[in-house]
Amino acid sequence: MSKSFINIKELAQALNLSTSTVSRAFRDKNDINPQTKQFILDKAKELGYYPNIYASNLRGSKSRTLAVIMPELANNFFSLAVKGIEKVAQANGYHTLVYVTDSSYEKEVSIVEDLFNGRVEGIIMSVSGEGTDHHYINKLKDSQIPLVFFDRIYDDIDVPKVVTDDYESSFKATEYFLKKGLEKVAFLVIDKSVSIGNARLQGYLEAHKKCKKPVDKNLIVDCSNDFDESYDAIKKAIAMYQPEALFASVERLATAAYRVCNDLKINIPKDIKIISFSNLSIADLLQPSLSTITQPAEALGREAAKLIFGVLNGLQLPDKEQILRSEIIHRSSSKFL
Amino acid sequence: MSKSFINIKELAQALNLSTSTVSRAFRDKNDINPQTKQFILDKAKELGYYPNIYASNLRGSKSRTLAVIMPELANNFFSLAVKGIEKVAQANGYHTLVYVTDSSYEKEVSIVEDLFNGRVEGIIMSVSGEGTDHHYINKLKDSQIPLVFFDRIYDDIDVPKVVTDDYESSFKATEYFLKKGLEKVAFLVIDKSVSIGNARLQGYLEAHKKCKKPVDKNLIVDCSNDFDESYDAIKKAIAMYQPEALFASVERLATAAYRVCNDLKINIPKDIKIISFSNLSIADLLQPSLSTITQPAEALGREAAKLIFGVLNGLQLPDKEQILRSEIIHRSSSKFL
DNA sequence: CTGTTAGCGCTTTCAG
DNA sequence: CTGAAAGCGCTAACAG
Repeated sequence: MSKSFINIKELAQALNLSTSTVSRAFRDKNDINPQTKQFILDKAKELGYYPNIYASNLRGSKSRTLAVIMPELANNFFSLAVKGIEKVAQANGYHTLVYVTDSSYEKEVSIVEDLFNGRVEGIIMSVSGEGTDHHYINKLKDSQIPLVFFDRIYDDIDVPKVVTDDYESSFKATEYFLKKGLEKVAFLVIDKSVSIGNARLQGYLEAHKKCKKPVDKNLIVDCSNDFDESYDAIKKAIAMYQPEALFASVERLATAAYRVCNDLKINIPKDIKIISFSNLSIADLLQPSLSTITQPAEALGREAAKLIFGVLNGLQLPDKEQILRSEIIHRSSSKFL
Repeated sequence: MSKSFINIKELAQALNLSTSTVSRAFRDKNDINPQTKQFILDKAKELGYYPNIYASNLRGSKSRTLAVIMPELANNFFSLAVKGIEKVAQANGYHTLVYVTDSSYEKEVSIVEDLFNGRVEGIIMSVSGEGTDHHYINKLKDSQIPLVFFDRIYDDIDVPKVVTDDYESSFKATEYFLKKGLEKVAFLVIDKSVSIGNARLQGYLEAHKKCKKPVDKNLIVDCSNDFDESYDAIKKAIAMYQPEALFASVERLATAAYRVCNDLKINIPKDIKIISFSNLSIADLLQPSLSTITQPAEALGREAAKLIFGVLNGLQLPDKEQILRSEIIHRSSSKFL
């Protein structure tokens, strides 16, 4: 097979010019005669010349590439976030690399370490939340590669963060039930130790404190990313403690709860009320329509990307969290009849 | 600011070795003393040395990077497909770049042209379907960069393709309604000219032919990616032609149809039946539960990635489409009472 | 405005 | 098994 593309030298030769002149034609400075430039560009097009990106990255150490690392991709929240990131990246002429950790600490570490080599100019990350040794991230910081957290963060790492008002939304959603007089509001959670799991739990607890209602630890239901496990945990909790409402800290726990209720012929919202953090665009079409706390996922992604570009452009960023507001929408599932 | 990472020369110096020896330590050949190798690796870790990827790509022209280009990302189908691709890529030590075209031909062209420079070793693409000049893709072929289409393809481009059995599923779904005696089955479509839109339409038409039922052109309803436009088109079609069933060629048209029916107090499935291509994991929780033709989206992504790796490993691929089967699941929305 | 030249950091013959 | 040296393709002083 022949070589696929010609290089700058061959193009220069074909034009009877030096490589530096040719090189200049591809940059936006006025250090080249416009006519020469056009001449070069035309010939380049004709011969199919494209500057080798690795050579120029090696020279200038600009890869125009961002990395997004996240626990999962195929869900409403993360796919929207990536959409937002990719859009901003593309608008800035940047490329977007995606990495899925499957919530595995080991994968997270190895992915991050694989980025120490200059492949990317910046990293946008939503953490797995597993593992407590965040040393590998500090190494990143040393390396001058800007890092931004979104949604799921490590509190002990001092980088720009974009999050939503998890605590407040959680507080409000819980308070809504308590103020209506419910005594047994269950909280469905996957990982209390992860930033968002914890923030949402705190909101739930604080609402109880404010409303002077005791918290029954049994009503804090530990679930997992596995559907069957979550299904069983919810089913058991309902059978044993008869909660009057379920507050799902992530979408998939709400849908698992719906299935439990369907199977147990429990009527939502008559017998049990449900509200959930969720980015489901068709929450209104569920039976019954699902009340949601909806995070501005795409905006979260956009803002995270903008923060990276801020750093890359040398702006001094405030090192505190940027907080976007979620929207609470009460539909049928949380109705009091 | 100091330089972030040391390079091979500095590491070699620190070790009192040559750069070539150091370089060898990072490759898997037995041309280096195992002890020396370990010695180097240890020191590298200590000093935080990571081989500069652009330098080695420049030398070896292997970027270990794949690109995925698709019309959108934030939906059930594409996020699953990307998940499948990224998983295979990661397993092979490859990186995954994502690009969203927003179904824009211009973006598609400019993204593809931006990949002629050796940034990626392979491209996996689901096309926008707009524009008829596919010259830019042929240039890609010339360039030795392997290309694989998935789901939405250009028929006139001769590359490996992974698709689902759109025609057959569409035929079956339509036939199901016709055999039950329905006369007016509407087909909701976004772009009849795109590969999948067309294949699905053909299945719909062919089913009519086989069942010896005439096709009413008015029942082929042109919708768009815009919710409001689709909503109006569906509403109008229902008002004017009273279809007995709606067959949505993509998920978002089914949910738009649900909303129309909700607003018009049309009962599904009593007054009108619905089936849709959809990767919604909670189709069973809708009101009423949605009958779906579900594509194996993640497998589609996985297979597309495997094809790329096949090409990269020098395998000779059959240049015809690989077809995966979709699953038709009848739930309440298509029930005959 | 254009050409010459010296590397960017790494890999790979080729000698030894 | 290790080192010396050339060069991947491009860019940016520097000189003219």
